[in-house]
Amino acid sequence: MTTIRAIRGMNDILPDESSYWQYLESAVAAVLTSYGYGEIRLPLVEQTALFRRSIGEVTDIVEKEMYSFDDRNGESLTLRPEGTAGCVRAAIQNGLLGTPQRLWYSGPMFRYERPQKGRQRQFHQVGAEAFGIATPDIDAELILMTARLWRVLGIADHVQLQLNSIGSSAARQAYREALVNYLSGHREALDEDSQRRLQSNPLRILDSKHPGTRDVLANAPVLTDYLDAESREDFARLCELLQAASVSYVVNPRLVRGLDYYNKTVFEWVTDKLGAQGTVCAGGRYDGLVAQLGGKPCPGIGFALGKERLVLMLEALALAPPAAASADIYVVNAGAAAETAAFAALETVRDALPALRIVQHAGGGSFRSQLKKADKSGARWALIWGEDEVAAGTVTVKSLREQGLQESLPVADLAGYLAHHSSP
RNA sequence: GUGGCCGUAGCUCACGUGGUAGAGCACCGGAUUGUGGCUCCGGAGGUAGCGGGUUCGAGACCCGUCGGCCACCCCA
Repeated sequence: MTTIRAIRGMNDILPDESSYWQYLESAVAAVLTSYGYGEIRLPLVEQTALFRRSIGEVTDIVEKEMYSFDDRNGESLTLRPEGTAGCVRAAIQNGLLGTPQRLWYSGPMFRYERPQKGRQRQFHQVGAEAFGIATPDIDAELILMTARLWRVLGIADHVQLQLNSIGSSAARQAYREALVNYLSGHREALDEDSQRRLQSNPLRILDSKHPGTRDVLANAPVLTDYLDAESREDFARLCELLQAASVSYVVNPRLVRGLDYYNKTVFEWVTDKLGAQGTVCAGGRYDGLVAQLGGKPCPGIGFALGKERLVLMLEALALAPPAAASADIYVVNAGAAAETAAFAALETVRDALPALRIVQHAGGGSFRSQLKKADKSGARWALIWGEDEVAAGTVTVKSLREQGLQESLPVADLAGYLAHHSSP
């Protein structure tokens, strides 16, 4: 019989690792909440058309990476490959866009990709989106939030902010023509992938890794020179605001986005700690997306951060809190009568001290073997019930962290004793 | 979708050019008939990913397949 395995690229997160995730998630929630962002919980499954219309028909995500399937009624559905589209859909559908909105969400996304370091088929993002504000102050706010998060997590020294403006769609169109024009003249010097992208997605050639292609790009026209006046001004203002808040950044004129809906501000936080998948957080403005999805025109901007990648960084830098012991108290009980007495007494203790983590030994075994497990659990105290205790109506409390500390007391006094001794 | 490297005990890995499996850690028991950590003794656990081939003989060599990692692509 063949054993069933998890789907490739869809990983289990085991208890040892989940402490990092909880640490990350609580930090993220605290920072976003402190800026007034409200959590929105979205479905994992949406109509396929939502992603086709937002992400762009010719991106790899839509062309070959979506988990799409027909529902029982024949409608084509897709496991969400990213969060913005669903968030925009929900904001429109629920009438949230009459006033500015600050929203965030967290959860799994799905793309059929070849797994590698920092890239899974089921991966997890936190996203934040701000709607209804066209001015660059909100751009700055979002970036400040992420910068604060890195400080809270302790990774600020290991990430770098890259910034660019990709302008209005008209400006981008003009630039695109100029770029294609220039690159076509050096076609033979480009790598195979970039030659193909000359047709499909010329702007993506800008972040090609091929040395030959990068040489050609050195003299290519620069997007900045094609920007419309408003994009130029907004970008300058954003830079001012970031400087005022002491957030350092690097303007990268070749920074572009993979998804079609972006315009004006785009940004990316990158690290050299993760190998090839060095982008830890990325986002930008998408002023046309709401209208594109059928809502009344409404500007928007947002970012997404990759939780796996941040967890990898926390692990690499040993930054998460030390793994906590799994128990405060481990209960040793030998024999049926002792087991009965322990069950009865412990429920009373749990009522009185709900925060106490009490692990009751299960499965039998000698006192010796049970004490071994008590020690391994990391608990500070062992409670011991055996024939002697049952006969006397007592329980033995033994310190596992201090030499020779052990005493017996009436079961009725147990909760009070623990309340007194187990507080930190 | 493409490429490189790799699949031996629960984990990390040994097993010079083929002679039919081993260590450390973890686990279980004992030394201590009701007391953990240290130490010592013992034990259990593997159809060497799977299938085929070469060979007297394959964990080792060859082919296929599945899986993993990393990179390309793409992207958070």
